[in-house]
Amino acid sequence: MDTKLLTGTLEMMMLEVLSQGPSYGYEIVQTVLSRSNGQFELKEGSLYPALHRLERQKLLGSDWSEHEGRRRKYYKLTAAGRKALTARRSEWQSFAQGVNGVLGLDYGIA
Amino acid sequence: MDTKLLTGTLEMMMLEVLSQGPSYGYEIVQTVLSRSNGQFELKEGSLYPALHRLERQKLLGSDWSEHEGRRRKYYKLTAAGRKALTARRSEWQSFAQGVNGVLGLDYGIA
DNA sequence: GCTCCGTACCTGGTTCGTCTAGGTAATAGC
DNA sequence: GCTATTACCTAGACGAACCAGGTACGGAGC
Repeated sequence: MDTKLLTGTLEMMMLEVLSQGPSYGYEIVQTVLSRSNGQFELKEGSLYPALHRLERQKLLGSDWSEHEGRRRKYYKLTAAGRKALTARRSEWQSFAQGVNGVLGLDYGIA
Repeated sequence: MDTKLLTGTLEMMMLEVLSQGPSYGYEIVQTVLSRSNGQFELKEGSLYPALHRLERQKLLGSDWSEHEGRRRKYYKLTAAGRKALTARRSEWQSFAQGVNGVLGLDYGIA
């Protein structure tokens, strides 16, 4: 698929996954992959910088933990993160509606 | 709106507009603006480079013409452009479906 | 002991699409 | 003469996603 389309939706999808409970990088990749029916395979070079970005913006908090000898960094949504997710979901929906409008695919939604 | 989301959809929308008849830069902007309900205001710095890109890829052809003292460069879809549009539309639809899947918005479509 | 795979993290540098901000030029209205 | 609108163009900045590389541990196979 054209990875350009992903621009701007990766963070939203990551926030969404984390809205359903704390998780860590490697697991977020699996979750997004399965929830998109194998379509979106987040690359580490996109994922980790994005996690750090979101943490810097205080949308995520993190804790290191240990599991069977491997360290994991668990991220969870902050209150601000939850608000941001709501905003981005509605942005996405109106964006998709706009694109569909241009494409003449106005069926439903509204 | 978050302009990041537009990445990768601008060309598709431009191809779409041109699939309904030849047009020129300035008019394409108006068309997209109105068809997206005032949501997408293509910037010249994105539009013209994209037009040139698409022409280089032979997806568009162009002709200069004169109208009330102002010159216009009319673009029209080539056969390859028409094929590309079809491909991009279906890419977009499966992309949007994937995002909605991650967001838990699977209603309909499938 | 060694290799390979899977798990789990990180990052420097590249790529490339979009935007900002600047330019040219003609018409029309004040 | 000035400004707004139409109409085109482009150099450079910006930033998200990616590639390619690194570190490290556990377990399986030989």
